[in-house]
Amino acid sequence: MSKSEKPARIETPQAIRGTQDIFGADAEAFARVVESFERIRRLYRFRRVEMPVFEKTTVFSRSLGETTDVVSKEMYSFEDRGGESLTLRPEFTAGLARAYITNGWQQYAPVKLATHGPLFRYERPQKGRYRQFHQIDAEVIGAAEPTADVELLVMADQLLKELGIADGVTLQLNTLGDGESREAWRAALIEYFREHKASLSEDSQDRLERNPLRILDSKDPRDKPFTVDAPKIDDYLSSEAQDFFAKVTGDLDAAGVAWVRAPALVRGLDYYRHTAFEFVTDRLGAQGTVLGGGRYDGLMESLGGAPTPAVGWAAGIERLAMLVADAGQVKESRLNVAVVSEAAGLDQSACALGFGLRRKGVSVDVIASGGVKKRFAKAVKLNPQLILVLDDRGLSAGAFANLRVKSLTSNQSVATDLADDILQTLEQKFYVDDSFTIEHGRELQLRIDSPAQ
RNA sequence: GCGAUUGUAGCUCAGUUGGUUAGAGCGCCGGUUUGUGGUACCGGAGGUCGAGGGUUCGAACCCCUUCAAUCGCCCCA
Repeated sequence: MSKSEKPARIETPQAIRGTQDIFGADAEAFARVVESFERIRRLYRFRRVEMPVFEKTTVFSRSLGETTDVVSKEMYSFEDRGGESLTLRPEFTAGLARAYITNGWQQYAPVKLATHGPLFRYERPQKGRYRQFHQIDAEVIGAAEPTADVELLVMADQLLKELGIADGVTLQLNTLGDGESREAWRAALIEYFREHKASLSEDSQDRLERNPLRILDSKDPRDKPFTVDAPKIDDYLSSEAQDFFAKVTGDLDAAGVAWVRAPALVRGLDYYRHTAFEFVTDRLGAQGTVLGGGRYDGLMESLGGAPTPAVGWAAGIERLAMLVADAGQVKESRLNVAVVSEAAGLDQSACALGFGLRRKGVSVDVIASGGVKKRFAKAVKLNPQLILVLDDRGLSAGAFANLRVKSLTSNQSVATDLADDILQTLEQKFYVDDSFTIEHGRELQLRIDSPAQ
């Protein structure tokens, strides 16, 4: 190739907008959220479900409502090679409901289900809002009693507390009433807002036809004066719906879960009834909802199933992980041992020592490449509890290597626990004459006579 | 889908009014020093200034388009 001819430039494909590559401490925070959820859902005896990432488009369009933003403009839908319209799941609940019907899970009812994984919505990305995002999800299907709502809420409360992020997060609670209450309230809201339509914001004028409940939580100052005097759900609740909500709030109080009534709290999706709730923080800007859900007694019928009461919630793992990271709750775990080879001929032995220690459950990084004199400094930067240095300086005849041990931890018991593992491993790998101990603040030298076979 | 801000080395950022071969710190690689070691010093690699087009004798800088991130709206977990 001549100098004037440049090789064709190979362009690196960009990551898809709204997707993330999560690494290091952020990935640890993410894993921490999932691990805590997995632990707690077992305590509450929720059964693990693995779900397909895509479904027939009708699973979502029928259950969420054709007019919702999620269905009308945010779904990743495509035709497969057979001409079927499929959609990457934008939420868990609809797919779980479909699975409940098609797999005959009625036989387990009431069944408590938990899952987590990626979801997809074509939205404008922002902090805490991605096109591929991840949720943990818990549902109780086939339980009509308010105790199911309460169990889910107490479980969510426990999760947030165990993640160490409950401070500054409040549980906002509302009821949408049963189907009849909800419809009556909705009709009253439309009638009320229609009288003031000209004074409402453009967004709310649009919402009036599509989703009038949403006007209630509008942030536009032009809407505020009217939302204050808008019809209240409490005036439209049937006595059954009132009793239901009273039982939920009473049981929450008994369980010691703090909540506030949020009469303007509504759900975006059509299938919700009765209890609606959000755990909200002011620490994530516009994406303040950290966990949300409610009761969806109408959903199963929209998918052709028998009427089936159900409640559930979902929480954004990224949002929880951000709060966990901000609270300084998660660090990558500290390295136990760094093994440093300070002679090229000992690199293999250093690796062998490392492998042996790892088989004993000790975390190890081996440094056996690069400039010999800079390896110790590299080891220090890894911040291990112990550094093991192998070198061959000043060896007497027949000797194989020197081993030096330096403790970087102030916790002596950690070091001595590790010493047992190290000694055992050394005895497997090398002939060692004297037993040794590791003492804090002191380095020990050990002569190794020859490698074991 | 709408509005605003930002985009320069692996990372964090300088870069004057448009003017030589685009810089620093950290990180990375190598060397010297130190020698029970984490220091200091020296050197090196690494950039089509997000991308494409335009204006100009000359563009990281001005204009247009586009991509992306961030903040808000919308929506939602």
